[in-house]
Amino acid sequence: MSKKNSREMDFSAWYNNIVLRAELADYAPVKGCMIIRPYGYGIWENIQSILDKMIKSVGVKNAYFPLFIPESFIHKEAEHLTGFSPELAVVTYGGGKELEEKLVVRPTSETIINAMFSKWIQSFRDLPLLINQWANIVRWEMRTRLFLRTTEFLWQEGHTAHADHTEAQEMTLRILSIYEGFMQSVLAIPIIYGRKSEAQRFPGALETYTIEAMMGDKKSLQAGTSHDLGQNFAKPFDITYQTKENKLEYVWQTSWGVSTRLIGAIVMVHGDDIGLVLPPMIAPIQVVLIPIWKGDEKEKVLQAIHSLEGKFVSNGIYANLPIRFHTDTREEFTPGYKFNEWEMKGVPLRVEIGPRDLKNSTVTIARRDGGERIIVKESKSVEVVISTLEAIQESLFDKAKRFMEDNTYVVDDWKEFKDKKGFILSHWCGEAKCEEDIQKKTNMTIRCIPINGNVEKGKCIQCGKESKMRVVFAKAY
RNA sequence: CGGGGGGUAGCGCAGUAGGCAGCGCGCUUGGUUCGGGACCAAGAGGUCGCCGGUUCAAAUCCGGCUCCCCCGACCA
Repeated sequence: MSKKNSREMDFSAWYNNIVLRAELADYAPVKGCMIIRPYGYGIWENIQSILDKMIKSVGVKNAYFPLFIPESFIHKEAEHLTGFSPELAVVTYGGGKELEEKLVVRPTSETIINAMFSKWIQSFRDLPLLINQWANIVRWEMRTRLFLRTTEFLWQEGHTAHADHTEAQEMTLRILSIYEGFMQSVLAIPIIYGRKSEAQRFPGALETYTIEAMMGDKKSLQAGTSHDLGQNFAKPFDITYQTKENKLEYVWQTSWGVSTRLIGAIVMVHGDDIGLVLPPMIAPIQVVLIPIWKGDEKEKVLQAIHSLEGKFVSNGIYANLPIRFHTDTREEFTPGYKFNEWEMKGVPLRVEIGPRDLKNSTVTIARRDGGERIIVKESKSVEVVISTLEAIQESLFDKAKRFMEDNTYVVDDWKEFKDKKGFILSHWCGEAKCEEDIQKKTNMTIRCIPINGNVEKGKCIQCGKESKMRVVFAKAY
């Protein structure tokens, strides 16, 4: 990778370069849109399969709702309408005729799902109703970036309805903690979580909770949100149920989601100047096998490779799944070329087998993170591969966590506040005006307000008025 | 929408006193190589973003348009 595109020199160019070169994605012919290529989509499929199980584990079921939403649905909730209006794509023609009612391409599905909830929910016995869908959505953004913000993107959106507010609030937080667990144990990305300020709240929500992760350039990325919708949608969509006591009540709702943006986060948190670094749990290829031979050694080497493949198939279980390995038998490239290519693509482990290994009954194992290379007995190879994958997963998280902690500061002085990069813990009086002024002056926003924030008296970093707790400020994507 | 950069072979780029469209990588064929991005030989590949103007002659000069990328505001 050329120097001008190094992580240090130009983070943004570095990021784009990796996404394109590792073949995660490509620019689409349509402005602001992207093609997710097989390698990038493979990461998404792994995210989906793991997160989907986690979501289902709390009783949520998958369903699918239409891409098109009648325009009138969007108009039913006032804040939702004003929040999303500027970024809607609207279909006005269909089948060659102007439509009687315009159709909005979903920017999120609260409205159309709630229209159905209203029909499906009659009794307290129908509650809670817990639905998730994996879908694509469209938001007409001014400025786009591969994976981080595109006109169309993929996500999961959960929508639930409950009999009372407490239960809905619990659901909101339960999902938040699922997201936290997923980020940390699967993507190896440490996060902080908390409430959003009113200004950053989801349009139509009572409360928005967020998980925020620190990227390699110390900016924050909102990695997922979970909303307590209260009865804000239940009322306009008339979602009522009969209680045991035969009274009619509105339901209490939540919605929550994470998107393909997470792939961008993986790149920006773990990647380096060599290229992508993938946490083993979501890597489409966890181990790449590279045969090395000269002249007539080919056959013997391939034999050894096949025998190793057999061992992976029969004994190679990592994270409760068969190890995903790939053997690179291309003859048109030298081993050195292959080493570089697979490192750029972020494959966690490389196993080399060459004449030297054959002679000693060994294999050579190289780690993508840190580049350490060890020689192990062939008989131990599968078990070492498994334990090394585990070690890499853990080490990536530790490294990212250290980075986040090293760039988190408690700040009470304006000059320091203005100059520091990272997560800044400072006092805020709670006024939207101060939040706005701070953003104008420093480009930083309130990323989150700690949920059980330690009550600590202090003075607002902007206006100096009394403050009850510190909040997290940062520049954000 | 404001500011900056760009559109020439698949990719990355060079190419102004206007005068036959180039380089590196990649690609095809054959051969030799193969433990950190191999080498030799022979090939294929371009309406120079679009429209118009100036000129004997335009990638190059002039006018207009368009698309893309980056930085900001909006936002996941």
